Amino acid sequence: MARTSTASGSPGRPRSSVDAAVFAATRATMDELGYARATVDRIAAAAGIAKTTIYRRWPTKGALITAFLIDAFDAPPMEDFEGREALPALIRWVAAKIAEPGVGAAFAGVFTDAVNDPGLRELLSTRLQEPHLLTLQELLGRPRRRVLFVVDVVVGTLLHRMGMTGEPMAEEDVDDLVAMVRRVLD
Amino acid sequence: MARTSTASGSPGRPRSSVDAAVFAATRATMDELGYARATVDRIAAAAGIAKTTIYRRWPTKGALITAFLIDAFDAPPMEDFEGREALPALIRWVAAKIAEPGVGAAFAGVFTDAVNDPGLRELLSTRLQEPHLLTLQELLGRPRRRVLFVVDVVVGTLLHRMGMTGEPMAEEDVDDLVAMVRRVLD
DNA sequence: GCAATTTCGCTACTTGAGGTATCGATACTG
DNA sequence: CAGTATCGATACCTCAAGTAGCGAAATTGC
Repeated sequence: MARTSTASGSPGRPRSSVDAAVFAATRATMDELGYARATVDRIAAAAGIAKTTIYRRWPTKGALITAFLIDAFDAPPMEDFEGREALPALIRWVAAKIAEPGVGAAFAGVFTDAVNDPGLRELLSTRLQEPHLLTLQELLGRPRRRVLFVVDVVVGTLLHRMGMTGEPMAEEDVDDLVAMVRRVLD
Repeated sequence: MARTSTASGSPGRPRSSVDAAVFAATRATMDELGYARATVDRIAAAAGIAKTTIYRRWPTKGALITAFLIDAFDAPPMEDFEGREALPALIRWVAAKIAEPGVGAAFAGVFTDAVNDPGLRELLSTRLQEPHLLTLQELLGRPRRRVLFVVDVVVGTLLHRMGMTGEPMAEEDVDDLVAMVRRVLD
């Protein structure tokens, strides 16, 4: 098993830090099998840990995949995002992330579960979307409604292409997406 | 059971025409429980038929839901769609359809399954999207690539809003969507 | 070193849903 | 009435989400 966290004063065996291994295994299994067929058993096996260990950290499969996505979309390279070229760079970054093996499938899957699972929807909206929403709002200096709309357009378009074709959007079309959104914000 | 189809020369008990009842039951069950929890058993029960009868007509749950969607999105009122106002009217029609109870959930669900199910993706792309694609291409007089992009934007945006908020997009935002797409095609 | 404590892996289990098989009953054709 | 194809009902198989229980680690504090 991977590292084990440092002492924290409390007694008992410390939790081993398996997050990185689990996320990597999630990514690989998602890519190989997709959301529906990627079982928690297989993810656990790929990560080299027991299924029960996963359920001790994330209550449901949806929560696990959401955590994976939060991790995957964490920390966009903001240093590259200055001035007028910030938005295009950010859109291209999101497009590239969704194009990464496993990420698009995970996103689409957890997304669907969210439509009729208020708890998951809350998680997805609060933990995954909200931080980026705040960043964007500050970056663009636009009202929240406008920023929400832009996020729907960008992520929705990329995911729809992914679902319909099975492959990420071509660069050429991402260029069009950038141009379109740019005009919306003018 | 509903009507039974007219004689077709072949012997044996004719198939009863249950499609309308099944689609209505699918809509209601999707609305009530969402894609994941809407079981084929329940849909059959709601339609007043046996589960086996459903599986005699549609090979999988995904195929059933796709058929439901094809039926739901069939025959947009093209007589209303003439001249410059054709596209806005069509977008609003799609938005209203996705906003109908059960339709958005069904769409998002089958959509996710499609990401890693080539067969379902083929079905969805060929039977659901393609006809509308052809109509749009003729209506807009634009190259296929452009029309595909527009469809990704419109449907993707509407579905993303649905997934994130659990509710259909407000009319105000649909207006923005119309305006944005209009500019893309200019 | 040793007790107390907490997590680990493992195995077994429960529950539920997709999908299949079978069979008697039913509704047709000729 | 004979033949045929579908119907509903029931039972079943398989697989995956999630839970329970237990002995084996890995710690802290004495």
